[in-house]
Amino acid sequence: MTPPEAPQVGTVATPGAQPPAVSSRFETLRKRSDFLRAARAAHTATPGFILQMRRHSEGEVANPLRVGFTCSKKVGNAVARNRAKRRLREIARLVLPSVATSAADFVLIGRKQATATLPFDQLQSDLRSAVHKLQNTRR
RNA sequence: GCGGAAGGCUGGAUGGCCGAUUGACCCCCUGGGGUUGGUAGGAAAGUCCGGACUCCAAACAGCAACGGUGCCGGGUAACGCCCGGGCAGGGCAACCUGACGGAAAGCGCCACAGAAAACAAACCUCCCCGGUCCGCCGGGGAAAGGGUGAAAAGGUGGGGUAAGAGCCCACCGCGCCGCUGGCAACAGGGGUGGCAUGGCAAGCCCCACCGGGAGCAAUGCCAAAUAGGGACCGUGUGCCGCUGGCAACAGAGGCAGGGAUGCUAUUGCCCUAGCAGGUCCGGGUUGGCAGCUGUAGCUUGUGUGGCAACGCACAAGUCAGAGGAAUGGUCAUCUAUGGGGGGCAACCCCUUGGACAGAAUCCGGCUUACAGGCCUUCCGCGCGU
Repeated sequence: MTPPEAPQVGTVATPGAQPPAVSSRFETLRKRSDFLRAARAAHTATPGFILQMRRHSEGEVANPLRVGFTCSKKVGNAVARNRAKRRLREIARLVLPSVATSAADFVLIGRKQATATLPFDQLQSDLRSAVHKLQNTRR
């Protein structure tokens, strides 16, 4: 009952061409190639998740903020994967639009146990600091 | 009250804030916004059976091969499922369990032990006769007893005998033939045979019945871009009445209109080549739409037939449809459970913290997982009356 492939990813927003300043929506990564490119870019780890960020090249995509989620089978069974994915999706929705300053793809990767059990406040602050860290790093 | 058997239900609740997806309606209209309604499970799981549906093949047939099923009757769209019954085994009982057709069609196997494991045979033994150096030896009869084994060629008792033996008899078992009850599996009882038929078919096999293959990543359609491949066609419309036919339609005829490309060939006809056109087929890429959720329906209620599974009738409701995959995140209060403390008790306080598990085309089953709670019926024992 595993949907398509090993990397399990959820989607949050509907694809749209809304201006980023007024819309809290963001596009979801759907293509495997986007995930592979993000995996080669800068990344940082926190207790609850791993964050990858890849800045867009000029005019690459219309939407400046795109997010993907990965919860592989290492996270657990289908119930555990879904729960981890939902919490990641929620912190991304709450945090990313306010802290992401440049056009980039973000990929959040769930971790076994921790993603589903850590306090929600801690996950949000961890994401905030992780984004700052990656954005201040010269790549 | 204790112990047990069978069946069923449930599987956290409420609220605040912030979301996702989808149906309907409205508004601006590539696309979005608003209002309102819906939004996981009993197993959604394993993917083990049975179907619906789609495509492929083809006479949807038969045969062969292969696979499956296997007491009887019923239920069902169907099943390897369910219900009822029979038989066998287990349990004091409620009840549970069952690959439960065929071993006088054939082949094969039956370890170890044992003399012998399937044309029976004779280790110890029993009996008779003869011999004897009294230890036993030779010839013959027997298969009861001992011993081995999962199993030793009917069992028990009596008669009989040298000792024995279905050799004879009674009962039991078994085979065969009637009878009675039952739709049947089967059961009961009668007669008869002196006993012939060891077990294994989750060994081959035989018999009966069932099965064409692949699967929603099926399949159909649209758009864009790419490629420009193969095959075929290339005069033919309308009206009118006639004939045949139930009809669709077919046949011959009449009238009217239109058309019969270009080149080569002297012309006509035929053939060939090229161009425009039409039809069909084929390869692969991306995105989208359909399939997609409402029916062999399902759920609830009532009535009715049936022991039951289930059927029939009526009424009401309609209950997830995603697509890197929505059905949620978070906080608070309550609550189930476990632990600790206080109190005679009801109870109170602190703490812990929620079983198995997440739809992917849809149904019917089976199997497996599951914290805790609740209900019904039945059995045994104990106590009271």
